This record gives sequence, C-alpha cells and structure tokens, in this order.
Amino acid sequence: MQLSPKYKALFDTTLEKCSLKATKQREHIFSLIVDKRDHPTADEIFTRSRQTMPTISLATVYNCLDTLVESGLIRQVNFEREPSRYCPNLKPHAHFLCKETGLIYDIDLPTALIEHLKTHLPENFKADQIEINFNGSVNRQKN
Amino acid sequence: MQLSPKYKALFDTTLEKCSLKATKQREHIFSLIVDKRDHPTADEIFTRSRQTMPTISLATVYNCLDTLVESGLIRQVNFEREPSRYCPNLKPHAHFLCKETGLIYDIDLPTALIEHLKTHLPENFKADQIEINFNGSVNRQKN
DNA sequence: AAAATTAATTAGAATTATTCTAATTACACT
DNA sequence: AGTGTAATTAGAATAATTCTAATTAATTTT
Repeated sequence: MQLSPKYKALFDTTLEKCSLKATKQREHIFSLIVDKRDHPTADEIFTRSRQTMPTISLATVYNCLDTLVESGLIRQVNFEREPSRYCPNLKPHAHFLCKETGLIYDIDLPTALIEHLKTHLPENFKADQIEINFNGSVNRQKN
Repeated sequence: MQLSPKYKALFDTTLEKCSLKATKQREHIFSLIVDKRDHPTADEIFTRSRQTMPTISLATVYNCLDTLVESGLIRQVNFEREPSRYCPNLKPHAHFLCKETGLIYDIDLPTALIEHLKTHLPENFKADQIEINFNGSVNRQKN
C-alpha cells in the first residue's frame, strides 16, 4: 500500500495537472491497483481498501476510480455485461478475457497498429480512445 | 416487420443448426433489428416490438436477444457501462460511439486486419471473438 | 389424434452494479 | 481562525439485467 517514488510522482503531477486533489483515499486506491495488477472490480477494490483503510466507503471507491480514470492514471476495462475492471497499464494494449478462468490478460500492441486502426475511420471521425477486447480461452500448455 | 426471403432463410437455417426453435417472437425481434439498423437497446427493442406484438414481455425480449446472439444472427455491442445494443451487421467491423450524439456507427474493417490483430496473442491464446470500440466525436462536415 | 416431453414465453420479483442525495469532513486561502 | 470549495460518507435510489415459477406452445411418441 505504499506507492513507489515513481508512481507517487506520476500520481501527484497528474492530479495536479487536472486540478484535482491528491487525497489519501485516491492514493490508497491507486496504490492497490498498481500493486496487484489483476484487473479488480470496484467491489474487490473496496474489500481490499477496507483492510488497511477501514473507514473508506464504496461511494468513495467509485468516486476515486472515476477520478483516476478521468485523469488517465488507470484504465477502465469493460467486458460484456460484467462489472467494470481497472487496469494500471498505460501502455497501448488490448485485453483478453479467458472464458474458462474469468482471468483478464493484457495484450501489448504496437502503437503503430493502434494508429493504423484509426486510418479506417471516415475522415470526419475523431477517436479519443480505442478499446480492443478479445474473448476466448487460454489453453493450458503441456509442461 | 417482414423478413426478406434472404434473411428468413438465414434465420431458419441458423436456428435449425443450433437446435433452437424459430418462434414468432424470435423472428419478430430479429426482423426489427435487421429492419432498423440503429443499434437499439433491449428496452428500445421491447417498445418497438410491443407496437406490433403487444403481448410480448421484456423477459422474452432478453431471452430472444440472447438466443440470437448465441446463434450468431446478431452481435451484442457494449460500450462502457451503457445498456447493451444489438447489431445485425455480421461482416467484420468495429463500432464508433460519438460522445456528442450518442450514435453508434459501424466501421468496416478488412478481415485481414482482424486476423492480424490475433497474431499478437501468445500462442496458447485462442480468441473466439474480438470487439473493437472507438470513442470520440464526429465533426460536422462543412457543407 | 391424444398424451407425454421438452422448450419457450410470460409476469413479476430479485439481483447487481452503479449513481445519486444530502450531510459531514478535510483542505486551501485569506 | 473563518470562509469557500472539493472530497468523502452512508444510505437510498436507479437501471439494466437475470431469475423464478407458472403457463403456453411445439414436437415426439404412443
């Protein structure tokens, strides 16, 4: 639950830039997501934060997550009708949901590929964001 | 609310193949989606179906949509936390949500590009489906 | 064709994730 | 210290979807 200096600086300057306050709760939630990068849901984050910050409320968790997403510190990942999940990986990447285990994997993609996708848009279409989600299964490797 | 022979045949054979029954309700809902290809929500589809089939229930609409999606006759489109939308376009394509109007546009993509995306998966990952969603705005063209 | 079996539909209740409301608390600035 | 604004909190409210149990429809067997 302690942000590394690198992330702490990113956290502070990013919120500063958006004129948002770097509160205890926001930092706590950010640190949980950075620390255990398993794409947790808001509810999982709530449960985890309670362990070390027992007074935090679910509404605050939602508020903080919104703030972190809006400021660009984390990404929100939506699969089908499942609860939203949160991801600290800011590099361009896609997500893969394994239908057998329910686990979500980051799939790194070259920036060039993302840019190439945008070239298929009509010219008056301006994309702020692209979400690429794979659904499938991860075959156990023989070992 | 009348399926063209082409779609009627597709509908019948596809459900047949999945050993699902080609019921009035399923056909009705499919025809609405094929007819007005504006990515309606379940609720909008419910309202529209009531106009010509006043006894249909919301649960049936959801059931039918599930069936149609599972059998591959339509696609489900999920943006953020918005209600699911439904799309009759079976060609490979992405979706673009305009944040100003809330309208969803189909963006055709070459099959080769979709296939290329899959090559970035680790080799034991098997993708059944890829969802590509753009968020942004459509600039009004000067006219 | 009647009976039996199975699948689909229906109404309404229940659930789940999320958002809203209004009150309180914390922080920043004079 | 006092004021103003932003953030947090608890709990209620909402919205989309799913579940339940009963009914209806369709299909197969007798």
